[in-house]
Amino acid sequence: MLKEGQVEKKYWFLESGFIRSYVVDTEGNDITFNLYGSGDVIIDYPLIFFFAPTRENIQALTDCVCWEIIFTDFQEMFNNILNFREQQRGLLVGSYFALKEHSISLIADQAKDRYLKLLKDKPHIVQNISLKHIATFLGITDTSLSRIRKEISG
Amino acid sequence: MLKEGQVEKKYWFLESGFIRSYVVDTEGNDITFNLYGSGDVIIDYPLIFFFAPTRENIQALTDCVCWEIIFTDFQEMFNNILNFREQQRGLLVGSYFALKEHSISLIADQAKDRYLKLLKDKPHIVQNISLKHIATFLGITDTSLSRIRKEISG
DNA sequence: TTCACTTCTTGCCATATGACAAGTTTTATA
DNA sequence: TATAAAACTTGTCATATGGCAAGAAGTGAA
Repeated sequence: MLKEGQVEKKYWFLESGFIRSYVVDTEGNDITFNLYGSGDVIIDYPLIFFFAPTRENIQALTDCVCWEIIFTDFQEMFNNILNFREQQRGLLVGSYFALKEHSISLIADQAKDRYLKLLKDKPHIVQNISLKHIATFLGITDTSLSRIRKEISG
Repeated sequence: MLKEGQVEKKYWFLESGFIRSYVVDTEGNDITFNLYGSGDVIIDYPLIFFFAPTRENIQALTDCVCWEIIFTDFQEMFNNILNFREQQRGLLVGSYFALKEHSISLIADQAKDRYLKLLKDKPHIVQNISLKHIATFLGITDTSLSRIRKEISG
């Protein structure tokens, strides 16, 4: 069980609670890179598949219940269990596509549309994570997100 | 040798010329996803590593000289040649990081800074590809890019 | 309950960028 | 060279979003 705050290891299945990953850019801005809710898998893909750590930060936003997979166990399962390997490959591909879609959305969509998309895809996350984290994930400020929410509801 | 226009296969080493990959979003916008110059490797990574095609479009922007690797050859080399495998893994990781950095830059940086960064990292590309493709890669319009260039030069 | 603290909202104004259209320059081709 | 097509620039105005600060609402602890 994780307590809210910083955590170190990086291979979990999240049973309950909320987690985010974030990066700090050269100007010191904290930017949420991904948001996770129950049922999600949190893996540093480049590290686990290609032994190249990303220096992405992981933070538990609430108390969480999650299952940790030790790296050596992961490798053994990956090498020996076909279904596990295929599942993990699928997750990695899904993760890559999500990053790509998000990147395109940052270019082509209005912030309002990105918010609506997130609301549709991950409503439980939007309802349980503070606006400032959602805002940086969407590429806007919390002020703007607050206005977008007002516009949608009103 | 490729002629300008659409091309089909997706595993090349680009010796000379310029290539871009692009996607068309739901509203029909053509968005440049990546830009390639001589020395670059153009691979549909998810496809070649995970058998999941991306439907990313590849377009030669000039006449190109490039070396095509057939999928089965790639697999054989990947499985049997350690150095090749390590090199390809490195390229994939680099590609993932670049996508990530670009995504962060879209959130945290001004368009002008993104342009300056691209100019620094890939000057030969900026000088040889039309502004409209560079603009969509940077997440702005060609009009805005033109103004940014004027501001920098003047 | 009360107090402090964080989160969220709102107002005001500034600014980056977009939309559109008209020119200008460059490039390709006959 | 002549001509058309594409690429690039520029003007005018609109709009999305940011910056900052004040206030309101929610949350947790003594």
